[in-house]
Amino acid sequence: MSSILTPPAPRRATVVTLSELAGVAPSTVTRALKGDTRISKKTRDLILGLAKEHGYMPNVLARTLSSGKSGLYGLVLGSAENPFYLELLYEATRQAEKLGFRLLIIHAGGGPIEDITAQALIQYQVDGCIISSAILSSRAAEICAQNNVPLVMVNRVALAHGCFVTCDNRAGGVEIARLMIARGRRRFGLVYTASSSSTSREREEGFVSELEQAGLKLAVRIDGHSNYDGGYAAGQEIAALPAHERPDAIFALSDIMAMGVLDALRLASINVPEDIAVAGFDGLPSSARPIYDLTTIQQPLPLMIQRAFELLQARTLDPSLPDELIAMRGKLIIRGSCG
Amino acid sequence: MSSILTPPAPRRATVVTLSELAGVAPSTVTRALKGDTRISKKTRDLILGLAKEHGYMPNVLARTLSSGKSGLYGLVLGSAENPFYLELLYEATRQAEKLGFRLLIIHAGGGPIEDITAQALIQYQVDGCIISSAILSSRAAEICAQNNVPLVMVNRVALAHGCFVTCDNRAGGVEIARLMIARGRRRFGLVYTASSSSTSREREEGFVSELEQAGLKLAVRIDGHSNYDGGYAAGQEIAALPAHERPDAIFALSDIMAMGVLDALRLASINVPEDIAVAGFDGLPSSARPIYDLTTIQQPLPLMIQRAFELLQARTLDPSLPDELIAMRGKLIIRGSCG
DNA sequence: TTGAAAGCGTTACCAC
DNA sequence: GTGGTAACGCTTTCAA
Repeated sequence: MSSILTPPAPRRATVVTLSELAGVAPSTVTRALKGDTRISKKTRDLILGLAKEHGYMPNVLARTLSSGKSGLYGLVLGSAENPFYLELLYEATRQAEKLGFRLLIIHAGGGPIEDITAQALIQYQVDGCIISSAILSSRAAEICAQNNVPLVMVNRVALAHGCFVTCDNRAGGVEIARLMIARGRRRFGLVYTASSSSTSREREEGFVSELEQAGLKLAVRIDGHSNYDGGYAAGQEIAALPAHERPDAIFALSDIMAMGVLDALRLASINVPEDIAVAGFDGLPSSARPIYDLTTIQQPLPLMIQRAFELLQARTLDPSLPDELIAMRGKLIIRGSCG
Repeated sequence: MSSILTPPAPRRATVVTLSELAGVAPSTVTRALKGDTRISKKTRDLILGLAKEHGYMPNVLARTLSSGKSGLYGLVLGSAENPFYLELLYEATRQAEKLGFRLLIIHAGGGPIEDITAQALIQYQVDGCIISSAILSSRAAEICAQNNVPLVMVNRVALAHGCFVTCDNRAGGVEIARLMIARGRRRFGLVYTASSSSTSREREEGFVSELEQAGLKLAVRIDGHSNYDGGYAAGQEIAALPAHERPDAIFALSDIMAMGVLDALRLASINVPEDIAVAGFDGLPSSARPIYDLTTIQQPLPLMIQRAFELLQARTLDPSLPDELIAMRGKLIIRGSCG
């Protein structure tokens, strides 16, 4: 029996414990701990000393119960197949750490956000939630709205309820088209995503409309399923085309698909960029690898996350704030894959 | 003023609310909700009905306060540069979802776990924590021990305090060596990690000891920094070697480094596996890409996570349980990169 | 089968 | 400056 061998785990220090030790009221302890100026330096030092001595750590959950704010933000991540979400996770974690709050993983994966997921948001009293992908059912959105849980979609456009911050996807598509046209490309292939997210639709629109401006149009359009394998298959399909039907430029709507395309072309001994130029979208770190050297539009992820948190925090303080829709221009990164 | 335009947000249903509605005591509601058999079917149905009608959702935090169990597990992730942690995150999320608890991101990235991080574990009353990387300072470990927060390292060996579950790294190293020797390779290169994690040290030991058994030894040993770029640089270095000094087999201690090696070799027009065989370790999904077709040892990640949760849960119930150290055999996956 | 009441650790509000 | 006390929402005895 551990109760015999080890002394009964010394009860954790609490506000009450400390107040007794210091001979003051619990409320005084609270105030001293949070640096309330109205407390005399003497008592404050006393309390701070005791707190340190006894290794006091506030119980955030209890605080939440009485104050309403949990310091917890929910995070919904898209499919593991796209490294973009990895970047997002790490960036969000980094920023949350700095801002002093925590991230609760609500869902990760391709599937839709089910009611049960939305419920977790409520049950854990999160102060807000960043949704980077997945479809929020309108019922789930409703639940959040009803419970005043502010939502912000990153890299997605909003439903009925919620803010969003995205890259200016349309403008990105336009830039890629312009670049390719300027480099003398004339036959265009697009590797898109059928499970149409707003994001990829906008990228395509920008691209295609710019082509049309120049009196050009798509020669090929293949579903790349938003992952490497899909991109790879698309690349194979393109490589298998008779040379005169083959595009001389391919725009893959996300970097991960572009990498698949590049690898498929390489294995088919098609030269990039000589035979075919390739561009992606997202600006994944891996797109910079020499083997890919991929031209792409880099999303300003750090800033996007920062805005997301700002939106969330503001709405935590004042729930009546209207939804805000922020789009920021991505940065065209020209690398070897476009010649 | 939203207070004029919109009706004051209808207060969330709570146990008390429901009890008043049903004309019973709060405790009865609690019991009915959790399916206590001693409650009459009639009252239970009544309460369940009301709960549904009013969209009742328990406040998990309040529950934690009174019951002690939060249903929250902390997660510490290693560097974003190794996709292995991505896999781990998604697998852990999937399983947590099934088991009905939530993951709190405690830290993500290469750095050490600072005290403040350990504090978060305590403050949020997590029921336990999965640490997949990073160094836990002994002070941090102490904090956890003192507060009865069970710890389990996945893919790391434990410090003073905590369980661990890993792949049998040593055995994996042995298997790779055996395979390469059997395939007639005689000059061996190793791409290791200097910031020596126990994990990679064991893999190396297994590999080297098996070589020695066969009277062979390492010809080259290069630090690959546990990431793609490091592996790539190592590959370049190897490619730059005069042909007679070049190894004919390379074991990279992790898949991500192996991919870097492969790309560097390919860009240097060195043929794999004809000129050089390459093997990795981890079994990342991307190692299966045709362009890599990498021979590797696949870690049984799902099972590892499952055990991790089991260890954690058991220790939540009975903190006096001794630390357990679990190692499981990885699976050799032979692909084209080894001939 | 149900009720009453005492916590859980913190904060907030109102006194003094 | 500080104290007292009532919440916060839920669970858990102990009674009935």
